[in-house]
Amino acid sequence: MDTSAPEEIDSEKVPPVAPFSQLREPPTTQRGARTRAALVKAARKVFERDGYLDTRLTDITKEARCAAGSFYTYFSNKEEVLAAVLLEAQEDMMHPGMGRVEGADDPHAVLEASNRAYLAAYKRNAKLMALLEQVAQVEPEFREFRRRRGEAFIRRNARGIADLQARSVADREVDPMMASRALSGMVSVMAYNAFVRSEGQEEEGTPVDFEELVATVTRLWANALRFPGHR
Amino acid sequence: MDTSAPEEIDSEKVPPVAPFSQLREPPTTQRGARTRAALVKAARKVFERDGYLDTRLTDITKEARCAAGSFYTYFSNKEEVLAAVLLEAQEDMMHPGMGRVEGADDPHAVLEASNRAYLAAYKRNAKLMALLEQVAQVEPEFREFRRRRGEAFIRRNARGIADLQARSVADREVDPMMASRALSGMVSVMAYNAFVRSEGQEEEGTPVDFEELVATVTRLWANALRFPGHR
Amino acid sequence: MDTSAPEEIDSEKVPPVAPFSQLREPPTTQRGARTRAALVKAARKVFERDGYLDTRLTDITKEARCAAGSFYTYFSNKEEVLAAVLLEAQEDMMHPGMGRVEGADDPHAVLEASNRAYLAAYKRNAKLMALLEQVAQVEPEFREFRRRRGEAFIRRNARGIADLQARSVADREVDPMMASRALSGMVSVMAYNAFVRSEGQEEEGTPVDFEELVATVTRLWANALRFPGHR
Amino acid sequence: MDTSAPEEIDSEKVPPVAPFSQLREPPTTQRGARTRAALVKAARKVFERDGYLDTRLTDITKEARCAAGSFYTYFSNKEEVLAAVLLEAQEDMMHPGMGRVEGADDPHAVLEASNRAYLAAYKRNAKLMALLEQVAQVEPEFREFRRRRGEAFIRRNARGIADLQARSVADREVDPMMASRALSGMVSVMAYNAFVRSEGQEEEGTPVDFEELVATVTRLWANALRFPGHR
DNA sequence: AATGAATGAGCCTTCATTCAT
DNA sequence: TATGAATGAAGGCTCATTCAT
Repeated sequence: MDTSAPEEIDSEKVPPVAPFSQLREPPTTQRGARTRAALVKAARKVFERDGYLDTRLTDITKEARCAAGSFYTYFSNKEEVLAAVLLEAQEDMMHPGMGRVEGADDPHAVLEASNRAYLAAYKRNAKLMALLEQVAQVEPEFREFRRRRGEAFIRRNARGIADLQARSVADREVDPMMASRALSGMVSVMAYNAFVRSEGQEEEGTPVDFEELVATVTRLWANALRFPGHR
Repeated sequence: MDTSAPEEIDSEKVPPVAPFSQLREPPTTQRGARTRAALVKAARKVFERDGYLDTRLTDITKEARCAAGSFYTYFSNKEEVLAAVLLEAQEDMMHPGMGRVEGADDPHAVLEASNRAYLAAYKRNAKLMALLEQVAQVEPEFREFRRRRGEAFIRRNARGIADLQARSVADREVDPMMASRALSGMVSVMAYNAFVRSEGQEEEGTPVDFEELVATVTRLWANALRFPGHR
Repeated sequence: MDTSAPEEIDSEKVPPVAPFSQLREPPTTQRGARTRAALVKAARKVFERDGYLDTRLTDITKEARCAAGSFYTYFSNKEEVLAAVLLEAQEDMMHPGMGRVEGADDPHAVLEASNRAYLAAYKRNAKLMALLEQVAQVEPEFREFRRRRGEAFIRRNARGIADLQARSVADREVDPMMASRALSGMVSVMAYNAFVRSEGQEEEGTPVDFEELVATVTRLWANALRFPGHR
Repeated sequence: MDTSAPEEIDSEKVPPVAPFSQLREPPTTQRGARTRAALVKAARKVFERDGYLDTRLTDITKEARCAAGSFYTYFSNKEEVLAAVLLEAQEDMMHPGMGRVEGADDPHAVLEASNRAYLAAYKRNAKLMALLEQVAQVEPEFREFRRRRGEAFIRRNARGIADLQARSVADREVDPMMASRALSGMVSVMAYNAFVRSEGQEEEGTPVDFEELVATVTRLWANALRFPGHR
C-alpha cells in the first residue's frame, strides 16, 4: 500500500526517488534505442494487464514484437524492466503538477489544491500504482522504492504541517512527522481504494465521486489539524 | 493494504467474515484430525516465515513432518491451506477484545480504547496481517477476504460516527461512511507501517512507541470529527 | 592424462580415493533405489558413448526410462551423477586385483605382475578412464579426483622403489618419489595410448599387443632402476 | 595429455605438423590483416585465461576491441581461431631450438641437451599446452593434431634409439618405437605435471626444480636403455 | 570491412500434482 | 490414510550466428 501523501505546498516539489542501478548499458544505436523503448512500453502494458508475477518474459517480447533473446540485450531480468518502467513514469507520479492556487495564503485552499493534485495523479497512474503495490509485496528492491516514494511525500507534508504550526494555524500538540504519516496515509489509502481497488471490480456499487473524495479528505485533514474557521 | 479500522464501541462486535468454500470435508478419524491440524500449524509457520509465494507445498509437509502426498488428503492446493490458517486466526483478528471502558459515555475515552484494542490486535497478528496483504495482491479470493474484513470494521465505525453525529458530538458535514473509510484507513495504514513494515528492517531507527501511536491517531481522529473539548 | 601407475607390491593396496560429497540423500524405498541405480547405469552408458560435455540430462533420463524431473530426486546436476558413476567404479579401478605372484621375492616378477594388473584394470575400464580424462579438463572437482587417484599409485610405487633401494636392488641415485612419478607416468601414458586413444579409431594400424606392452614397460622400468641381472 | 617426447638429436628437426584446413582465405587489405591479427592474439589470451570451453566468441571480439560480427569475416567458428592460434605458435612448440652440444658423440650429453630443450619449450608454452590438452578432449580435429605432434617427436626419438642400438649403446631387446613411446611419454607426463598441473595451484608445495627434472628423466631414460658407464 | 543489434534453438531446473504401494 | 517417488509442463537464460546499416 502506498503511503505517500498529498502535497502541502506547491512550490516544494517532491524530490525524485533514487533510481535503480542500470546493469545493462544503454543502447548506442538508434535501432537499439527503439527496441529498448518498445520493450519498456510492452512491459508496462503487460504488467498492468497481467500483473507482475503472471508476466512471462516472452509475453513482453511477444508484445514488443521481438525475439525472446533480445530482451537480454537490455535487461537482465524481469525486475530490471520494471525498474525501467517505473523510472519512465516517475516524473508524473512524483510531481502531481499542482498549478498556482488562488489565495495561496489560505491554508485550506492550498491543502485542497494539493490533495486534488495528488489524487488526480494517483488516478492517472492507477494501474501503475496497483502494480507497484503488488511488486512491493514480492521484491524487496521495490518495497524499498515504494517506501522512499512514500517518505518523500510524508516529509514534504510534515514540513508543511510544521510550518502551519509555527504560524499557529495547526494544532501544536501533534508531532508533525507522526501527523503527516497518519494524514498522508489516510489520503493514499483513499486513493488506493478509489482508483485501484474499484478498478476491475465493475460490480462495485459506488464508483466514488472525485470531488467528494477531495472534499472529504481535505475537510478531515483540516479538522484533524484544527485549522481555524469553519464554513 | 488492510483498510480495516478500529472498533468504535466494544459492544458492537465485528461480525466474522464469510468463510471460504471448503472443498475437502473435515477428517473423520482422530489421526486425520491430527494430521490436518499439523498441516495448518506448519503452513502458518512457513507462510509467516517465507511468505506465501516462496512457500512450496513440500516446505509445509516437511514442517508438518508428513509426506508430500498427505497434503492432498486435506487440501487441494496452497490457497486452501491458507484459508484454513486464516479461518483459525480470524477470531482474534476480528475481535480485538476491548474490555469495558471506564466512562463509556466519554466519546474520547471510548475512541481511544477502541484504537488501542485494534492496534494491539494488529500487533499481535502482525505477521499474519503481512501475509494477508501479500496474498491479497496475488489471489483474488483473498483480496475479497481482505476487503470484506475491512468493510466490516468500516461499517461498524461508520455506525459509531453516525451515532455521534446524531448526538451532535461529531461534525455533521461529513458522510459517515466516507469519514469512516478515511479514518479507519488512517489507523490501519499506521498499524501496517508500525508493525509490518518496520519488522525485518532491524536497522529501522524509530521503533514507534505504541502509546504515542494510540494517542496520535486518537487525537487526529477526534479532531477530524471535531469532538468537542480539548484537554 | 592419468598419471597413476602400476602396483609394485600386491599386499599394499591403493587406498580408496576420498569420495565426493553426497548432496542428495540416498533413497529410502526399494523403488527409489532402483530408479537411482538405473540413472547411474544410464549415465555411465551415455557418458561413455557421448562424452561428458555432449551429454544432456535428458539423454540420461531417457536412457533410464524415467522423467526428466526424476533426475533431480537423486542428483542436483551432471557433476553429481558422474561422481556416483565414478564412486561405483572406483573399487575396480583402484584395486587391479593382482593375485599372488610366484616367487614374490623376485623384484622383476613382482614388477611384471603389478604392471600387468594395472594395465589390465586400465583396459577393463578404458572408457571410464577416457571419461575421467575428459572431465578432468573441465571440472576442477574431477581434476582433483584424478590427481588424488594418481598420487595414490605414485606414493605406493615410491614406497616400493625406496624399499628396493634399501635392499640395494634399485639405483640409489634417484629420488624415489621423482622416479615413481616418472615411471608411473610412463606406464599410465602407455595405457592411455593403448586403450583410450586407439579406441574408436579403428583405422589405427597397430592394435598393440597386451603382452608386449607389459613386457616393454616392465623391462624399461627395471632397467631405469638398474635392477640387477639381465636375461 | 601430450605424449610427445624430447628430441634426441638437434640436427633432426621435428617436421611441422599438417596444418588445419583454412576455410577463410587470408584478408586482402591491410586493415583486414590487422583485425585478423588482433583476433588471433586476443583469442590466445582469452583461451589461455579462461579455457577453450568457457570462452565465448564475444569474449574474443571484446578483447580484440572489435564487433562481434567481425569475427565471421575471418573465421567461421571457435575451432578455426584456435587453429590459427596453434599455427602461429607451432614453430616454437615444435623446434625446441637445442643448440650445438659439446661432445655431440656422448649419448648421455646429447640426451640431456635434448631433454632440457624439450622441457624448456614445454615450460615456455605451458599455457598453450594446457589448452591443447583441453581441446583435444573435446574436438576430434585437435585430438588428431595433438596425436600427430606427439608422433613426430616419438618417431624422431625412435630413430635416435635405433641408431644407438645399432651402435650397441642402447639395449637391443626393446622395440625402438615402443621404447620411444614409453620414454617420450614419460618425459611429456613429467612436463605436464610440472608446468601445467602445478600452475594455478599456488598452494602446491613442491614447485619442481627444473634442473632436477632434467637430470632425473635423463638418468631414467639412459638407464632404461642401458647406456653404458655410470658416473 | 565493420558494426552491434536481433534471432531463436536448446538446455536446465522447479514444483504442483498424481499414483503405486 | 500415509507415504514418497514419478511425472512433465513451463519458463528462464545463453550464446553462436545472421543481418541490416
